Amino acid sequence: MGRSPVKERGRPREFDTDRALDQAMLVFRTRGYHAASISELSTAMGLTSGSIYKAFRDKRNLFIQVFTRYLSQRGTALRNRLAPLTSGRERLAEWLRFYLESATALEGRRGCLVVGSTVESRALDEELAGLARQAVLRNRTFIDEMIRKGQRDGSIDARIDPGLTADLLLCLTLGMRVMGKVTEISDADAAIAQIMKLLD
Amino acid sequence: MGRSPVKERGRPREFDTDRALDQAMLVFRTRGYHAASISELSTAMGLTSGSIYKAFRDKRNLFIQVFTRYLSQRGTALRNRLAPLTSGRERLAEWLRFYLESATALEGRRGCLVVGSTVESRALDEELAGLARQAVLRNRTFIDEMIRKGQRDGSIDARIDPGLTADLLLCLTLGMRVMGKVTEISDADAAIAQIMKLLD
DNA sequence: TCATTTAGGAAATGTTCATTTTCTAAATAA
DNA sequence: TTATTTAGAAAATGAACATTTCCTAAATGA
Repeated sequence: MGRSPVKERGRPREFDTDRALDQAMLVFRTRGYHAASISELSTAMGLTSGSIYKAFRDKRNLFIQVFTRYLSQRGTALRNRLAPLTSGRERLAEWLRFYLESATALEGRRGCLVVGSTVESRALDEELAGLARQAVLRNRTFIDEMIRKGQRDGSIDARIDPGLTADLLLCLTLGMRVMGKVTEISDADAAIAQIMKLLD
Repeated sequence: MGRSPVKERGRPREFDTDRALDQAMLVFRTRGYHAASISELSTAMGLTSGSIYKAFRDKRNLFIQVFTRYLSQRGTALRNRLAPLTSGRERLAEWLRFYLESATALEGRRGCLVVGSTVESRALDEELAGLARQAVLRNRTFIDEMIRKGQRDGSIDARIDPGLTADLLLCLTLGMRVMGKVTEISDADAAIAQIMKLLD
């Protein structure tokens, strides 16, 4: 933990790597991997293309770092939201709210890096496509576990199929991120209430 | 209706335009607009790039024709599936089956042109982005009308909100097409039965 | 027959892209 | 001070891309 205070050799970075990655993230999220050009990334990151290559090796590696950071940021934000909640049902409802909010307004139009990469995965190499695929499958497992937890604590009907229900909820949230690209989703509270019917 | 039997001037086409569009459709569906290169389209369509430009003006125009044809083909297939069914509830269930099947196996991995174009819409010009957006919004209206029909014929609970429910079902199917890019969705019959709980 | 029209395609063109090279700047280590 | 290391960026490079040009082929109309 904590930044290393050890002086590093050579000329020090003039820019903040994490800030640069955050700016690149916006470009990759709104435009996708292929349509995000180095010159576009260069403008957004406030670095010349030469500096990008010196710091991040190439576009592909920059994307991997951005993608990893995206998963990390989203994971942290989600964990913070779910932390105070105890029952499986409450956690599932809050998880839905998290996705509904992400699919709304400016954030919705920016889009999801996982959804974007999954949709264009056939235009990416095996490794990049694998990152997207695994992120989707990890989400499925995460939902499945929330449902099972709810069934154990009695907040979710024991008769529903966790795997199938996880698939449906996963589709729902993936679809929210698609829809958020072009339009708003109606009232979040009402939406959550109705989606929770899937658990009855 | 019917092909015009009038002889056209000049050398006749050696290829079938619709067949060529179908081949181009596969490329645009699997790779997306930006990643689909002319040389890739050229190979798939069995035409040199020069011939593509002579017949379809440019990549953008080819895409518009492919997109229009995609909507037309999907619309026809869906109408045929729904035609024999009378109640709103039955039609909605069959509509879900249609999307579940489209999101499965090879067809699922090929992906949906509407979902793909919507996700990369910020990398397209206004007009192309508008095509994707309107296709999504038309789907929402279509679902909304099926729900209202079901409420009128008594097959769907009159108390549910058609607009909200349409949004949720739309997200579900958009998400299916994303998920279909990387994995299979469990048992269709069980999935439909559970999704229909949203209408209770 | 021959002028006209359109198709097909090889090769050329110009642009945009990702990437590298080259040089200068700014730090540390000795 | 000086050698070494790394950063930053302008300019050069080469590849891939969309698009056009140019020539030949194959049809119709007069």
